[in-house]
Amino acid sequence: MEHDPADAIASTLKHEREARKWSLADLAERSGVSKAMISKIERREASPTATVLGRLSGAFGLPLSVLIASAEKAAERLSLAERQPVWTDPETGYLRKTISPAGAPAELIEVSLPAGARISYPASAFSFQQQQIWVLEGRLDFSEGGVGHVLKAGDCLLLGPPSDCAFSNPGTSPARYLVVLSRG
Amino acid sequence: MEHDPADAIASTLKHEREARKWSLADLAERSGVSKAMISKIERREASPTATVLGRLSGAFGLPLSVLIASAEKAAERLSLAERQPVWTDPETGYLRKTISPAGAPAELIEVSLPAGARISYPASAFSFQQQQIWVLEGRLDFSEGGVGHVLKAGDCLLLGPPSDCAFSNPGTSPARYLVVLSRG
DNA sequence: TCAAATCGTCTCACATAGTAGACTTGCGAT
DNA sequence: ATCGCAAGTCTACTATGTGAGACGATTTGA
Repeated sequence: MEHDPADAIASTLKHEREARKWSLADLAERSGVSKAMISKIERREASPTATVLGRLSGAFGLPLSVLIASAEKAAERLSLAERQPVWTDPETGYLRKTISPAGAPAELIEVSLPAGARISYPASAFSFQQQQIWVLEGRLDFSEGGVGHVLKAGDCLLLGPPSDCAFSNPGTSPARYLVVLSRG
Repeated sequence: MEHDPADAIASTLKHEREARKWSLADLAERSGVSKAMISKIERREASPTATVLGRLSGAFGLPLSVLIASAEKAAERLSLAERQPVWTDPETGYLRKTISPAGAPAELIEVSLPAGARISYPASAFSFQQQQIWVLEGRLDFSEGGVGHVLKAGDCLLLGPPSDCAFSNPGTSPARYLVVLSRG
């Protein structure tokens, strides 16, 4: 159901270490993390804390975000439908499924919004990203910084510059739509 | 001396949560992480594991790498000389200082290579990055996939496509040079 | 062939990450 | 007031991440 980053980090860590031809002891000395711990992380027997991840990425000369990003890219490129992580908002019944494998440059997200439900996002949630909404089924009211749009199945909307916005489903059956997220 | 990512994560976590107007209990329910723990992380009293970071970023609908990257961007934009993290290779005496604040689009790194020292990198360490070397002091022999270059103070070299490469200092005094890293 | 070094894993002691639930504070509402 | 509720912190406990060093396996080297 959900994706533990410790798995992807394990293989990336091992890969980066071996690419440099460093032994566990080498990396331990360079990073200040014990070799026992590094061994456990590589074998997925422990989930490292942010602090040790910081030390490890420092030894590689990589910002932590880059290490994590390459871990996400190194993960499977095929995302099987039945394994795509689904997330539910316990209050509204909003349902979100992550279609794309982790690390994709454009991220596909399938959303199902129950009849009558409404969900809103602050502008800050969209910083540095561009998104399009393509309605698959049902109807969707979308408001963006006060301006409203009414979308039906097949319609596709490109979101403008970041502003507070909200989705709501005015119909009597769930609305399904695809969100395409590009970051940059 | 060194930068614990837990600090930057703390403020970013709080920022993302409050931007969505979620209480600790809200985020706890959505992420499956206890509110006590979220509180500790936000107050820098704990360094979260990769596993809980994965759950938290999932609740925000963000890939973990994006969450970490925004944490790095949210950190100080001024990097004081005396606080720049220095890293030493215990074997060769190689010295690396991270000049740029974390999250900069181009990263400045000052390196000091002791007389006679040699350091090499596999091609894989350079994937998805472009780099330039500018010699500040001393002399530097650089070999890139078999091709050699001899650099003196003031010279600047743009590295080509990823290939195994090595730095060595043929002189009798340390070589100092600046590495400019751009990722994309 | 045997010693010495190296590598990854394992053991154990300890610190700390993580949880459930009680507690404190602050804010309306009537 | 004072009740009720919600938000964040604290307490007590458990699970697990982390480090120092031992161990067996493999390699190196004379």
